[in-house]
Amino acid sequence: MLSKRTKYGIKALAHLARKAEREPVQTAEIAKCENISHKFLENILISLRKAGFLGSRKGKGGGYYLMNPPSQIKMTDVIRELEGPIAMVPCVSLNYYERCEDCPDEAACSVHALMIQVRDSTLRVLGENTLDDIAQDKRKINSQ
Amino acid sequence: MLSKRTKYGIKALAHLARKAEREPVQTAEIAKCENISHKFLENILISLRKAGFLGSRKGKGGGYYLMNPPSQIKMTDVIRELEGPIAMVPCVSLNYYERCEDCPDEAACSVHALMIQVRDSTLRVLGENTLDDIAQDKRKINSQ
DNA sequence: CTTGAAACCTACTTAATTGGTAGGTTTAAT
DNA sequence: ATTAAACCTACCAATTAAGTAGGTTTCAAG
Repeated sequence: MLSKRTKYGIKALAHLARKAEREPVQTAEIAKCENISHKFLENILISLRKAGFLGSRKGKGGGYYLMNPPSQIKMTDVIRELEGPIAMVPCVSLNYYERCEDCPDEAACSVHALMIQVRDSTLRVLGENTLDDIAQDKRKINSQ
Repeated sequence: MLSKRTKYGIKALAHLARKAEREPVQTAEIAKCENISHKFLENILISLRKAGFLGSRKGKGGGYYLMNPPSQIKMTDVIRELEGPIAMVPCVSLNYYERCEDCPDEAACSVHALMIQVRDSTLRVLGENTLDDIAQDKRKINSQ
């Protein structure tokens, strides 16, 4: 399960991606539009800034802005930063690998092989999608 | 992340699948071979019995056995029973759907569309794999 | 018909994580 | 100087995960 933290973080990034101008956007605006607790969102955006996804400006008229074009931001990177490992089991994680104490032989583990397949298929989806892809509202709002 | 409960449950099922004979196997044996806490495993196997995956015999010589051939047990079913939803977000779950309170319009949600793709690719992998597939040790142990 | 081995059941515990909130400080534009 | 914003530290309540404890019931074998 995705944490709310991750979900909110993605929504906030998508919100910023939808703004053509690279003017800073206030957390208050994002929080209101996306129905996120203001304080909780602040905390998330600070992480995203520290991770290099966002820049910020303090003081009046300040806010957050994307450091890179949305088409260059892969969802794998975003999710790894916000949520941690993408793999469902640490012993198949590429970026957060950890051995299972209960497992004497990974190569012989029934769970291991299955979870590698799951990981790879998930990585493919998340690697193919950029922030630009998901920020677009695919529905034709004005034509319905 | 898969819970240990789910991981242990799968390992136990795989252990049973590897036994050609349909004789009951004791939790003590499974716990020892798979390095799982005996009491914790008992609790997991009771769930799997109640869910219809396992049968049991009480008393001396008792134990657990598979109710169906391993090739007919899909990993989607096993994981849904042990772990719950496969989707990363309740609003894209087929079997455990729940609306997000923060989201006024699912169809317009940036997270929603992405998570449908992830769900579908995961379902494909888990639906293609049966207990029989994962129970096999693919490595050629005797030939190395 | 007693003994032992097994499943089965109920309740508890301990630690970590999640999803926040509270209350401030610092920075910068006007 | 005022005000609006980011930023920081600390706390908190509820939930979940991963067990443990201590039994009861059932069944086979001697």
